[in-house]
Amino acid sequence: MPELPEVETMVRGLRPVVEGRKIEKFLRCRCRCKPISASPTFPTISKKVRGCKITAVRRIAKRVVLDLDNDHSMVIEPRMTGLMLLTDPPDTEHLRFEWKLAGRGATKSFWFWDRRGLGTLSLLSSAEIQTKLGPAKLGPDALLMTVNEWGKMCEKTSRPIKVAMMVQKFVAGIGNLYASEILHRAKIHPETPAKSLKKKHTAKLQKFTLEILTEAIRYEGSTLGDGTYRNALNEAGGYQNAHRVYARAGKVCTSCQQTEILRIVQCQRSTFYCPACQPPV
DNA sequence: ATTAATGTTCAGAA
DNA sequence: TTTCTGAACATTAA
Repeated sequence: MPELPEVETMVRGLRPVVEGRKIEKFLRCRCRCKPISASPTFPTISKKVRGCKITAVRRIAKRVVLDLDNDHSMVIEPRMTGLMLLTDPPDTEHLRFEWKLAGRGATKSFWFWDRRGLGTLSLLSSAEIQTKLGPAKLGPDALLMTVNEWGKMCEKTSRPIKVAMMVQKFVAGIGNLYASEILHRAKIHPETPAKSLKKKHTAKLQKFTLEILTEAIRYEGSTLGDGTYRNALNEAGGYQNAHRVYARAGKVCTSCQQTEILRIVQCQRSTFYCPACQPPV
């Protein structure tokens, strides 16, 4: 589920409550679902983080990173349905992990909740973060990517631009939903080979990626029809009301007010676009 | 019963 | 060798 804006919202929600406090205990919640994959194993992680202070909460691409005072970080990848919660969860049967915090008087907990259970947890040293989540594995963060970097990325692949935008090694943070939204705002057809895009196109990609993701963060992300995505206080996001194309197949385009939004499939994922506003190149 | 769902990874094909 | 596609992961809801 979560793409960059949703993960950024989780991080911003967690940060003021969690930063500077100590992990009294890190627990696996009892639920009968298959356990979340963890590396190293959960017991090892649990032992190593007990008593550590959380020095910072940050985002790397679509991951939540909890920096500890022992030169390691807990990295949570929410994938499709994972949530970081400071309050009561949508249901208790998909709670996965609980962090019990000490300090500042009362004990406080926060949780990882994941319905489908595709999320992951890992404990990485700062060196491992460099190798596993560094420039060798991830492209520039979508919010920081320059026009020049967009140009370089598009030069080196002939894949359709929508597909290329979702390759985290090219640009980190964009997923299926925001890729469609960005291309619509940039008026670029999703099947255009990245290689054939000119400077004026890559300039638009930079501009509207920044604009849309920033706006989505301001709205605290997108909560789709199934209602899964929630911020740290279990509240729905608001950006879904601003979507121009995502999940709007068959509806009239809000830009041209004439043409119906189409749905196509690229790499097993739905793409939505307006054939009038985004004509083939 | 079938299908699709905001993500990533891996095997095998091109 | 590199690049790319489809299946798999686990669960739910329409």
